[in-house]
Amino acid sequence: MEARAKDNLVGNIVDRELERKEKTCDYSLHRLSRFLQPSLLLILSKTHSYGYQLIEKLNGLGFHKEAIDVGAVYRTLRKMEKEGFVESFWGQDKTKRKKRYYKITPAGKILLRMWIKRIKERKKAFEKFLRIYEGEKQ
Amino acid sequence: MEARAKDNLVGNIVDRELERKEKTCDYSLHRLSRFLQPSLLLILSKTHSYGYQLIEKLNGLGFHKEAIDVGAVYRTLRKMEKEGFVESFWGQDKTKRKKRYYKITPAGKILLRMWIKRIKERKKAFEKFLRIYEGEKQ
DNA sequence: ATTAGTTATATGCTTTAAGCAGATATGTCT
DNA sequence: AGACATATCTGCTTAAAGCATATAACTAAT
Repeated sequence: MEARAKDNLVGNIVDRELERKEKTCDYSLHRLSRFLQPSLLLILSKTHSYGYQLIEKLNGLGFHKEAIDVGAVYRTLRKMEKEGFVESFWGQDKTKRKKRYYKITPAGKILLRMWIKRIKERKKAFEKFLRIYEGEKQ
Repeated sequence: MEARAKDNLVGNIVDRELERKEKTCDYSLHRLSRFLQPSLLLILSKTHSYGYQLIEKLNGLGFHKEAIDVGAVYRTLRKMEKEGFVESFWGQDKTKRKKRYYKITPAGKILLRMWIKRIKERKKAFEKFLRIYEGEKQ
């Protein structure tokens, strides 16, 4: 139990160090690399949506609201449209102004299935990684 | 049961499509992005090792042997050395020629702990992602 | 009516990890 | 001598991310 308390203490020190490092931006570990495209596809596979709304919805998928690169969202959507994975159309919800809505295409659904395969693989790789790390600590 | 068989059929078609896409390289989903640095740190946290040997050991961490970018391994090691996360020294194992061995530093161990935190977060994000996807299929 | 704030979309520029190819050198095996 | 495996390293290109900023319309407060 003492070891546990000590471990938490070390953990806290590391946490502070982590925060400092990320603030000075010499190691941006907060990157959820190559996760934006599949996340947008997943949301769009449930319901069509527009850029700004998608940004809100990304919250539920591991993106910290304040850390989302708004430009990247729009760029990724446009790129996916160009490649035929999503389609866009102008729409309005009541009195509000026009919004560019996106919806997933059949090709987009296939791409999403590919991502699912990869994410399952990655998840397994992460689990192995964590198991090896924990194993090291006796 | 029929639905299951049909699902497998669709799965196979998608698999072939996935393979084709990855071969033509228009969508390189095989990237295990931002995983090389933590993987090298993890291996080095267990035992010191040299570049070529590390490439062998990466197999056990989700890297497909033939897909490993050898240059990237050496570059990442040099970069981490410059930043103080690993140290190198020239060594020999028996009659073989000299090898540049790397070992993890205390700073490297802290960095690894940071990665562990992030990987745990990512794992959770992946689990949520998969749950949402599966939920969609009723 | 003007100002400030929110919603909404988009572009420009820079950095970094990855991807791909190849150079170089030494040791082993036939 | 030639082929092959081991071992390290560099050059060039691309793609995603990161950061800043431009623009416009609608909304609410002063």
